[in-house]
Amino acid sequence: MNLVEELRWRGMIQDIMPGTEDQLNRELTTGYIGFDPTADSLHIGSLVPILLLVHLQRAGHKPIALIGGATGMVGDPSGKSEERNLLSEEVLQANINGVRKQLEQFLDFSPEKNNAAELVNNYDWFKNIGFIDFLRDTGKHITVNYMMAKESVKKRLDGETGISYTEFAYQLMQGYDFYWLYQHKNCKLQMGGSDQWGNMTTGTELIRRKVSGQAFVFTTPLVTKADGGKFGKTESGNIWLSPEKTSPYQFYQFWLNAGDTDAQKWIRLFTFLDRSIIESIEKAHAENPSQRVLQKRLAEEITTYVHGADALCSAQLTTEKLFAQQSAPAESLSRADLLAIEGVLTCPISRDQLAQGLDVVSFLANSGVLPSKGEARKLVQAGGISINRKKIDQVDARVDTTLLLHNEFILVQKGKKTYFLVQAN
RNA sequence: GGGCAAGUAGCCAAGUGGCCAACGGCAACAGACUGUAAAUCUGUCCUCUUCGGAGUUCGGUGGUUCGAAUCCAUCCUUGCCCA
Repeated sequence: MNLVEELRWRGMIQDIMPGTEDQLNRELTTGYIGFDPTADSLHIGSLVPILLLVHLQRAGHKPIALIGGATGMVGDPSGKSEERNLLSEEVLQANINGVRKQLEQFLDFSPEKNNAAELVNNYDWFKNIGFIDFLRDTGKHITVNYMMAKESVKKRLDGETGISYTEFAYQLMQGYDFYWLYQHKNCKLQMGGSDQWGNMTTGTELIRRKVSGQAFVFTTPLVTKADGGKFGKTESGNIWLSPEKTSPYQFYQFWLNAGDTDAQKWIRLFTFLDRSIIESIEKAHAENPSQRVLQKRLAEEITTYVHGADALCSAQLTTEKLFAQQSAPAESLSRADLLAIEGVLTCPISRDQLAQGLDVVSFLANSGVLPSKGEARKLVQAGGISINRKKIDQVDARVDTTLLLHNEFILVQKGKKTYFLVQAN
């Protein structure tokens, strides 16, 4: 199976320019993907493009990860219904550093390889280009008519927010990136999300018009959830790749909680398992869905890939403690068990308060498990709070030191899936 | 610079003097059912609350009125048309 066939069955190809497959089969091809430094960490939405680069490298081609230090200063209109806020230079710099560190984790940069990955920042070539030069050397080759026909631009033109000249020019910058890489790195391929198609083809067009070169692009479908919700978002926000922002336990839980149809799609998209293995997992899952083999394997693979085997191990251990023996009384958890619970939010409460005893509502608010008493009361009334695995049904239930497990912890559950460990100190 | 239209909670979107903390939909959270799934049903969904209420909202500011998201003035932002 060649690379394109492989990516196709994984569901990673949405649109592909004719000839791309031949190009990839013909020679070692350099391909790139751009990453926006909009935050100091990438989130799981960026995982697909990252994996695309990894697949490219595994197939023997050369991947380039481009960080949009320059384009990030301008803002891409694609997929946005409104004008973007510009980031300050400091924030941008911090973000670039964060993103760079993460990309380095996934790609192989060993210089001895002939297809070693490379990391570039488009600021490096844009910083020396003057406005007039850009207009004369680049702007001249692309008509406004062509630019306006792009979906991302058209949407804004037809919409009621308009588009600034700045964002309108974005596609030219991205196009220029491709041209620059084509000229300096012999890069003939650009990949990206389906919303980038327009920007990407501006690049091939520029290459064709300026130097009569031929370059290729293909896009991946946007990752969605079967129920139409946004992928990669939970109550507490995005699922990040950085363990400081999303603990490996939370990361593992995110994948474990995937619905069946999503899990089926995602296991192809996010793991490197071969077709036959995936199909056998699916078969096992269909035979006995309650085992959740599909979700478990998915979560296992990705957590290991992103956070490593040790992190997976402790995430699984924590999961085991919290979920597998759900019917066991909380008292059966040993002190070591509780200490080993990692990645679950720990909230402090003063021992004095507990010694005096207080009502659940105050307890939840004071320890910081919930932001306010009102919210705590509502959740308790709705039956959404359990303490030490026992559901609290009375708003005025007392909490005191007798509930402490091993004289130190109280295990609080919000709903079925969200745990907090309250520690007396 | 002139004319017209619009700006409502995380998003979409009603409301056009009191019954408005503001219909409805989406998203989100919790409950029941389950498999830590989906679908479905139920509750919550501006903030705080001693659950009786209290406080702050409808682009900004000032005004009219007993009373304004709703009327007036002015400013800001955006779109469309004209110059």
